Amino acid sequence: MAKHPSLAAIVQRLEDRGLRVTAPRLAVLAAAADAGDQFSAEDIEQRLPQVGRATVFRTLKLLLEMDVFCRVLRDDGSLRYRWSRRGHHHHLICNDCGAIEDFTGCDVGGLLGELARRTGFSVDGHWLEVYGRCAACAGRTSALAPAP
Amino acid sequence: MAKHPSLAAIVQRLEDRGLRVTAPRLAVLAAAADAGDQFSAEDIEQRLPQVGRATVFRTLKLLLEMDVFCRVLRDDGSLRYRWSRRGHHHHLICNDCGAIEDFTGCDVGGLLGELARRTGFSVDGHWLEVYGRCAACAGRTSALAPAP
DNA sequence: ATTAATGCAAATTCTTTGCACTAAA
DNA sequence: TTTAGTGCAAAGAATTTGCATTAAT
Repeated sequence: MAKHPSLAAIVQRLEDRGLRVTAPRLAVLAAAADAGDQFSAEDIEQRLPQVGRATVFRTLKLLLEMDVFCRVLRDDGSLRYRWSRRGHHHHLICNDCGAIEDFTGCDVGGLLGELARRTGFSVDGHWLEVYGRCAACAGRTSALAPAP
Repeated sequence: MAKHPSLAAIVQRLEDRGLRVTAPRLAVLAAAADAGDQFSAEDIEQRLPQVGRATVFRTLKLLLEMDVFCRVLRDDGSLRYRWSRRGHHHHLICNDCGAIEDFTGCDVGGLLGELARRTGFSVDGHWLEVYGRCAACAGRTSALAPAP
């Protein structure tokens, strides 16, 4: 699976919405592609001194609404941006190195049904982030840590 | 179940930590009790003009660390405070009226085990928020909405 | 040509910091 | 007393807004 969708596909979606394909928008997409796995508004801003701060924020918000990006909630409560795999998915976040793995095999359905039944809530959606340490980090730490 | 723990219990926990039981701390607790189900730092601030802004933030952070409060992530990405039922739990949030219901019967265990096996992540924790409409709001809207 | 989109700078909002002062133990 | 805790005001961050200008169609 590609790390993020083709530019052409995103351009198409902009046009479908009647939005213009402008230089700053393309620049933000390029900067995001370059910024690595996850990024903050500031990461984009710094890569694009030629683009105004307001435009960066406006564009990020737009691309978020278009589900080109999604948001990741980190353990410390801060939110970052990330290319979205689109549709319902969740993140498995390494608290050590920051690596993120997506997953879709989200088996919360049963739980949600049960909840709905018990509480009378009509459940629309949910947000699930999972934290831990990726294989590499888990291995590294346990190898180095002296016995207590 | 009480909506929030007794003041005495919280005072005890402050003392156990070697922290002082000060007037502003008691005031923040009282304001939080008064503020309704969930609240922002600003809600507390406004109720306590006599208490400095910095103290409000410092106290909220302290009570968060003590697990007297927890944080709720709303659908729009904003975070609010709430009395914590302590220990592992999740929130079922009404996007209409803002009502929140706690739940603990968190059946994500199986999913997490499966994830760990598949990805090699060592899973430490997770954050799950569920969004929807509470019984009252769901009923109200469907009754009022005209057929499309 | 039209008007959506931009850049800038100022304004907001939210939170933290430095430091002299206050009050809890 | 002692020093943790406070209030204030100022500093910082992160984001938004108003508006004249620019550029995509």
